[in-house]
Amino acid sequence: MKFSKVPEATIRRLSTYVHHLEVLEKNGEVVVSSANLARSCGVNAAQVRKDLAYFGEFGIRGVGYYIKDLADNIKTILGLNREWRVAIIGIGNLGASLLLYKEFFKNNYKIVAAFDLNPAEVAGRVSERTGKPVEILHPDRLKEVAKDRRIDIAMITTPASEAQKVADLIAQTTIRGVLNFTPAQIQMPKGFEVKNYFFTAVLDNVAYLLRWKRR
Amino acid sequence: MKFSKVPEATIRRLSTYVHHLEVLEKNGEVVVSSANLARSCGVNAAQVRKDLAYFGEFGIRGVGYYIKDLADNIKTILGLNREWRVAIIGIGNLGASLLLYKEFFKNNYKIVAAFDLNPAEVAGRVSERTGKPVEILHPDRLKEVAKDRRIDIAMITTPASEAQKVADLIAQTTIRGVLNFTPAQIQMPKGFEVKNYFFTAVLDNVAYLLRWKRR
DNA sequence: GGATGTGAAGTCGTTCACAGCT
DNA sequence: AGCTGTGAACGACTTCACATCC
Repeated sequence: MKFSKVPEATIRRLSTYVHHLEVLEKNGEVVVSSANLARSCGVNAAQVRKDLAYFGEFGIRGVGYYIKDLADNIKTILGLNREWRVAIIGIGNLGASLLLYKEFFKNNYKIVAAFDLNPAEVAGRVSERTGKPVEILHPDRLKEVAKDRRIDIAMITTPASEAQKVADLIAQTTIRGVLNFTPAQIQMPKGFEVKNYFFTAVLDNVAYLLRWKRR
Repeated sequence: MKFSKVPEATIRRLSTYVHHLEVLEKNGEVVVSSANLARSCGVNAAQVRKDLAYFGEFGIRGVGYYIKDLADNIKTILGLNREWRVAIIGIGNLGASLLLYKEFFKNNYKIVAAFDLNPAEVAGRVSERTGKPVEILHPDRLKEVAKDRRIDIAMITTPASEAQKVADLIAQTTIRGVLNFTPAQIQMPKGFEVKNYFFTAVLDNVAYLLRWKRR
């Protein structure tokens, strides 16, 4: 298979399709039409069909889509049928939250390492919250640990001012995916997949919309 | 002023321009060209100029943009020059993290209330972490408190299965902006500004890109 | 000279509308 | 009859290229 040019927006929507298909499945539904799935995901029905069409034909004309079947197919497309090994770098408030927030992760993501400049202090603080000992490593060990533990994706949750230093460290490892939670724009060599996820930008967007509401 | 049709992507970028302008200002820079700002934000220079052109003329030909001036202008456009009063609904791991993560908020966002179905238990758990007493309210009181404390924006950090119930409660209040951190698609009446911000969708996107990397 | 502001061109994504299956 | 799959129309956003102004 070779999916030449799939819009990024399509990929984002596929994630939400999976979530809603799982809800439908849990409710005992068996088939769903593009129109229904579209409604619950807040998109256009043609959009659903187009998104799926990038990857094959999963429906039955006159009927719809078998829910379990479609969910499995999308998971395979997205790579959610395999385990992804994740590291968290920077265990402040956000990093610690991600570290503890097991529910946040579907079972295909697994946190296999956590790094911070003050391993001992941070480990103490976190394990106080959990009651269990927690392993926090110094970023010096990133390269070695990334290899040993086969880390696929790093999540950067340091202060913005440290983000580029972390990115430089990551560039020297076998890690190839990065999710950057800081507002800093990080530079990485070709071949790395980097996504930014800075939540106040979205908050600013809400503020803007409220700001210019007529009334 | 009336900004008929500004792309949402433009608004998102304006947030990042502000961040980078503030970094430049802190470094003692005075003027910046669209080309330089664009580079540090990872976008095209024409894009920067187009984005700004939606709102006016802020630059000087042959020179560039005065950094402080431009930052102030963008903040005014986005509504970041006024205080926005925020509530967090659902104080689990993520909600608690947002509640405590003061640095996450620029000074124009202020958390003025936190809600959870188990106020007493949750308040105990959170204040254990901070050492200070923390007020957690039952969602029953949302309408009353929203009015008294003039809440502008609600952040939903409950489990996905509760999100619609929360949305229904919000619909009855004076709150008009919502940031939904759950994967559920919430339905709200006209006149509400809702943005979804579900982080595993972005993680899935990274996984997808890694999945289909040739090699 | 040099960088902005902007029409025009280009690219990308969404929606329509209907042919084609079941 | 109903719903998918898809070419074609449409619309939106981005990039180019250059006239304009400091």
